[in-house]
Amino acid sequence: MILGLLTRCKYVRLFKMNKENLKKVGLKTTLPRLKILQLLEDNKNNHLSAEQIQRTLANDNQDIGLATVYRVLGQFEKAGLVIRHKFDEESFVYELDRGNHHDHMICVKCNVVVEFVDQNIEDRQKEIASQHGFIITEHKLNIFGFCNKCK
Amino acid sequence: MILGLLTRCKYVRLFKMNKENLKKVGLKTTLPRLKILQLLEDNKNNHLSAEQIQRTLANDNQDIGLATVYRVLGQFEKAGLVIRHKFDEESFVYELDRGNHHDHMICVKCNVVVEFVDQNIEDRQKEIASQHGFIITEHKLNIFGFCNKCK
DNA sequence: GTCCGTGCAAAGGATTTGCATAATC
DNA sequence: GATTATGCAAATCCTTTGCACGGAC
Repeated sequence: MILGLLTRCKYVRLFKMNKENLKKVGLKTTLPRLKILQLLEDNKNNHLSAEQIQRTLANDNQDIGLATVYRVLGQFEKAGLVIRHKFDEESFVYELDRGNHHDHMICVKCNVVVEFVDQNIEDRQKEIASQHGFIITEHKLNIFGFCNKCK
Repeated sequence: MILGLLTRCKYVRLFKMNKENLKKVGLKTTLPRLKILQLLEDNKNNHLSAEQIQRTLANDNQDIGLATVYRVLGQFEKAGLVIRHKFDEESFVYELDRGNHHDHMICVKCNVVVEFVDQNIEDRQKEIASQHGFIITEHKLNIFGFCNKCK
């Protein structure tokens, strides 16, 4: 009961927040946008593809056209709400942009994603870049392997 | 004259080597394969896409179908002769596999690619992986930015 | 009521594949 | 001569786009 209440409270708050977030970036409050945003919040550890998002929402009785999913994700990316990655060579995956840069370690079997930051690695990259006269705009470090469960 | 002779010698040697390399991996010696292999040797610092390879060879009066370029590159990759990368989200680029692992720094303007290895970074990755119980199978570190000339 | 969002179907671009012809060994 | 390569066109996959309708403000 209490848990249910807390959970409900949490979602009411989340819903309001998301509504405001959308307004802030100039996007109208629509069900597809709210649902996709919420799904990304709930899946902090999974990086989802457009198709996964569509399927998941369909299972939750929210049928949203794939084109809409792509469009919404594109708008979110432009607005700085989400980040788009391409880990494998299949399709893009999306995660909420919480403003904290990090790199990724991906299980090649179950696709679980671990985020990490290592100041040492960050610093070495800057040194290497400056040695070659490069000005870094971005970097991507992806480690692939077998996670604890899959190895 | 002497230079011409040396150059010719170099190519004769290269040609023989490539012929043997192809035989070694069970591929027949054909002009498309030899030309593509040679082009990749000559472009040690550029990572070429299938289309660039086709265009370059066409300019050299070697018209090869794009499908063949893709097929040959695929066979080369399977045979361990080349490595395939996806730096931007446009198309794959290919480089000869010389067996020396390295990471890449790519100019976002002129697309020049600098290869580098940093033992420090390599070591930190292993530590991070083991902290999370991961067994690394592969990693990709790409640094993007402006090179010395383009900045 | 205006403007923006959605769904559907069609287009798009890079890569792959099927099939008949042509080359290698 | 048998087997493997090639070229062309068609197919494929994920993603984007055009257009008519419906919903937000």
